[in-house]
Amino acid sequence: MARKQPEVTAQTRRNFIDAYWDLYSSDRADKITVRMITDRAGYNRGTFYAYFSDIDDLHQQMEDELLPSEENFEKLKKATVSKNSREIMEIFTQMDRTIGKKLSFLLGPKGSLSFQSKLKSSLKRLILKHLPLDLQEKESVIDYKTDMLCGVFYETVRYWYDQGNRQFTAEEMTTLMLQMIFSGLVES
Amino acid sequence: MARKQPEVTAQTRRNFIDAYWDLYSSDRADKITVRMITDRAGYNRGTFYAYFSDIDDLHQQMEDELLPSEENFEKLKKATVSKNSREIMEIFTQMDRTIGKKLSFLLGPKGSLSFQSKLKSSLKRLILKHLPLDLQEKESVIDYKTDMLCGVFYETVRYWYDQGNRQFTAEEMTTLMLQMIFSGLVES
DNA sequence: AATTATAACACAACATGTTGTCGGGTAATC
DNA sequence: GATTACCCGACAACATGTTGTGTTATAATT
Repeated sequence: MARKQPEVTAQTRRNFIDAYWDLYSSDRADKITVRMITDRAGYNRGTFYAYFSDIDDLHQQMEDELLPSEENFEKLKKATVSKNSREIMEIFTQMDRTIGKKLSFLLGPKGSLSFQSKLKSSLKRLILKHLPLDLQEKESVIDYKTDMLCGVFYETVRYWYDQGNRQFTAEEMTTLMLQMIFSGLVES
Repeated sequence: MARKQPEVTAQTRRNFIDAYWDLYSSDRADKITVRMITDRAGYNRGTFYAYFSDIDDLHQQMEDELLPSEENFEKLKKATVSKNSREIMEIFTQMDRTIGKKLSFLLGPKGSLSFQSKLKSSLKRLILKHLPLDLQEKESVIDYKTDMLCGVFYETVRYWYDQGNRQFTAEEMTTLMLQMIFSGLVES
């Protein structure tokens, strides 16, 4: 769809995605039809195909909007290099305010596996580039450890959304995670 | 379907599940139709509904077959309590031989989120029951640590299936994992 | 051993719903 | 006045879940 009225088309697209999200986060995802989406968004069914090739296309676009932007990545990198943990936390709390609800759902047991995979890849990329891992070790070991580091971080975020924010403050959560990363889980 | 010829019905059921698996692990999962399954399995479409209520029903049954049985759980518990790490490893290598290929796929990025959730819950249940965690700590902390322990273990298995078995032996993998659990990921 | 009964499955047809596409229409915007 | 955004209605193709009616092989009864 060529767009000479960008604001209109952008809003329509948004309406479709929002309508889809409503259904996605309540109903069973695999039972959603194009008609359900267009009915809810208030458009004709045919209009849908002017914006998306099919439901999966819409879904992927929705997910991509929620992945950390390059901009956020850059911020996070800077904060990490300068070891400014308060700034790191701020980035996350801001992300939490804006897309926290959606993240919480997508990371949960009814969420999206493709999103979780994409997010993990992003995390691993960030960690490999900017975190100081011991370069004395074999490359394969570093790769594994990066994966685990990423996994712990990822699981912590997931835990946080699943139940943590009722148990811990963000600070406590972060402290626990770092302790785990540096000293291990179990007393040896 | 009442069954007076158990071997026949069991085999038919198996044929359906196997046919579904073939499609599931190659095509895009959400595009599989009942006709595709029955064609591949060599039965009439109507027969499918004598065995399963719909495709999702079949899928869940397939997943449940792959979850660790209570029997395996019991073995694992005993081996864990007696700290017999060779026995633990044996249980896993046997599981690997029998259902490793399927596990590998289900845990991967194109796999099944519901299966991954179920598996994690099983793991957490096992860990909470039988692993000696420091009981001095607050309950909330124990819960978090259990989740992370489970996460690390889970991610290790996943890593193993994703690329690890080309890099490490099962022994090396286990050693690395334990080291990570007891001493942390990064030198402090 | 001959008989019935029935389990397992095939086949065909059904109403209903979804998909993706198209050609034509209307109202607002450029 | 041209174009854009969208509506409307219709289409063929196909999927779904169900039902009625066969056929055949196996199991139970006599």
